[in-house]
Amino acid sequence: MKKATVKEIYRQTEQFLNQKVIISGWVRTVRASKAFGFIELNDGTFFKNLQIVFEENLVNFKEIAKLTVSTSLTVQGQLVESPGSNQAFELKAEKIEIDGHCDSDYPLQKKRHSFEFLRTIAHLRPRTNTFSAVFRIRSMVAYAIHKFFQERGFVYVHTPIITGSDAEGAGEMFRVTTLDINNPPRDEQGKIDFSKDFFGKETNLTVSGQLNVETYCMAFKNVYTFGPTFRAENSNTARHAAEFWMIEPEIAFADLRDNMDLAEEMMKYIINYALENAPEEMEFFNKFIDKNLFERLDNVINSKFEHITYTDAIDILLKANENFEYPVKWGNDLQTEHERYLTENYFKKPVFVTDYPKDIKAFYMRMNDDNKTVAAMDLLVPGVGEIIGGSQREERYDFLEKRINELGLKKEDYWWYLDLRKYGGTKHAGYGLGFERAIMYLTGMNNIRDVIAFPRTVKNADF
RNA sequence: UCCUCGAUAGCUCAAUGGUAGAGCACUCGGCUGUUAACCGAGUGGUUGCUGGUUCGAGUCCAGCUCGGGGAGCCA
Repeated sequence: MKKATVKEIYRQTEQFLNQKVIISGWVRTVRASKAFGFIELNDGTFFKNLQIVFEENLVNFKEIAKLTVSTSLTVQGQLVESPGSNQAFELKAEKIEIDGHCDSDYPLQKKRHSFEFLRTIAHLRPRTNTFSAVFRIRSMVAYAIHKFFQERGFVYVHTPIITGSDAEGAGEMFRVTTLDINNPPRDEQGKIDFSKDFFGKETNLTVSGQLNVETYCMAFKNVYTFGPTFRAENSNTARHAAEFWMIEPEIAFADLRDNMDLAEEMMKYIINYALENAPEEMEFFNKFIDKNLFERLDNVINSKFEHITYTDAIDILLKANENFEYPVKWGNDLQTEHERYLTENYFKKPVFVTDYPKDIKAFYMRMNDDNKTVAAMDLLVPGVGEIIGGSQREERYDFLEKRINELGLKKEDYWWYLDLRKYGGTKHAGYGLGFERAIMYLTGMNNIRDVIAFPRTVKNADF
C-alpha cells in the first residue's frame, strides 16, 4: 500500500483514484453523525485538505467521531470519487490510527482569528490557512530568487553577519560583545575599552551586505547576497522589523539602467513563479486577503515599469492638485505620501525614481555630471511604497574619497572598499530588496510581522 | 519617537454610572452525505495594571503596560 501526500493526490489524482493509500496528517475539522462522519485532513504538503469519510465499521468509530482539531492521524483507506460538491475525491477510511491527541485547550478555533491574536501564538499560527499560505509562498519565493540569479550566472556570496564597519550609516546597529556589561574594562579616559572585547574592536550585527558583496563583484562580475540584516531603529510600523532578510545583487560593467532592468526582470520573475507554482495559495490571498491582488500583480507583470528622475517627480508633485502634509521642494526627500501619489495615483504602476540629490543619499553612490545628483534609484510600487533601493556605485577613487571626507567618515574604515577603485575598478551597480516587503507585495499581507515566522520588533523577541 | 484609537470568557464582540451577556470554541447528548455541518444542554469572568472621583465604576479621571492604525526613519 502506498504512502501518499495530499499534494500528490491532488496533483496526480488518476494515479491514486480507486487505489488504497495511507495518509498522515492533522485534523482541521470533524463533522460526525451517529453512524458516519467526515474529517478534513491537512498533511502540510498542500494548501487544501483531503476529506476523509469514516463509518461505524471502524473499530474505534466512537473515538474518531469525537476527535478535536489538530489531532494527528494516520488513515488507511481507498481514494474514491466524492458525491459531495466541494471535492472531486475523498478517502474512505478502513483504519484510522491516532498519532497524537490534541488537548481541549487548543487555542485555534475553526473560525477566523485576528492576526493580532495569532501573533501571540506564533508557534501555532502556521497551522492556519493564511499562515500556511504565507510561509509556503515565502519558501517558494526564496527559491525563485536563487533560481533567478543562478540561471543568470550570478554567484551567491555569504557576507558576514557580524561586522566591524558601519556599512553605510544605514541606521542604528545592534552591538555584538562578550564584555561584561555590568563591569566593562575601561581605558584611561574611563571609556569602555573595546580592544579587550572578543574581536579587539567594536562590532555590530550587519545592516547591509553591500560593501562586502561589492568586493566579490569585482572578482565574479555578477554576484548577490541573500541573508538576514539587522536594524536597531525604534520604528513602530507595519513595514519595519529589527531582523529582516535582504537580497542584494551587484553587477559589474553595468550602469544604473542595467541595474533597473535587472530589478524589473527579477520582480516579474518572482511574481510569475509564485502564480505558477502556488496557484491555490495565491487564489486564497486574492479571495480573502486582498481582492485586488491578481489585478495588481497582472499589472506589474504586463506593464513596462515607469522611469522618472527625482527632478521630474518634484515637478509632477508641484503640479498635483493635492494637499500634501509635507511640502514638496527640490532637495527634500520624497515623503511616503509623495511616493504613494506617484505610484498609486499618477502612474498607477511600479515606477523607478532616479537621480536624487546627493545630500539625501549614501556616500557610495555615483556622482552625476551635474555635480548635484547621484545615480540612485528607488522602485516604488502601489500598496507598499518603496520596495527596492539601489544605485550605480562611485567607481572613481578621487570622487569617492571626496565624498567620504565631506560626510565626515573615516577613510581608514573604508580602506579595503577604496582599494577596489585602485585595482581594476569598473563601473558597477546594485540594489537591495527587502525580502519581507516583497512577500507582502506578493500576498497582500499588510503587516511585516505576519510574513516572518518569528518577528523581532521593538519590545518583542518572543519565541 | 510623535499623533490617534483601543484593551470585557480560550476567540470575536455586546453591556445609559445601578444584577457582566451573546456567538463560536470546549464538555455532554441528538442526528444516515457533511462542507467554518446542523439541533439541544452545560462549563467558563480579579472587565490589562496601579491609584483616584462616587452611595455605587467594565463605564468617569490620572499614570503605566501592551496592541491596532497613521507619521518619521528605512528595506
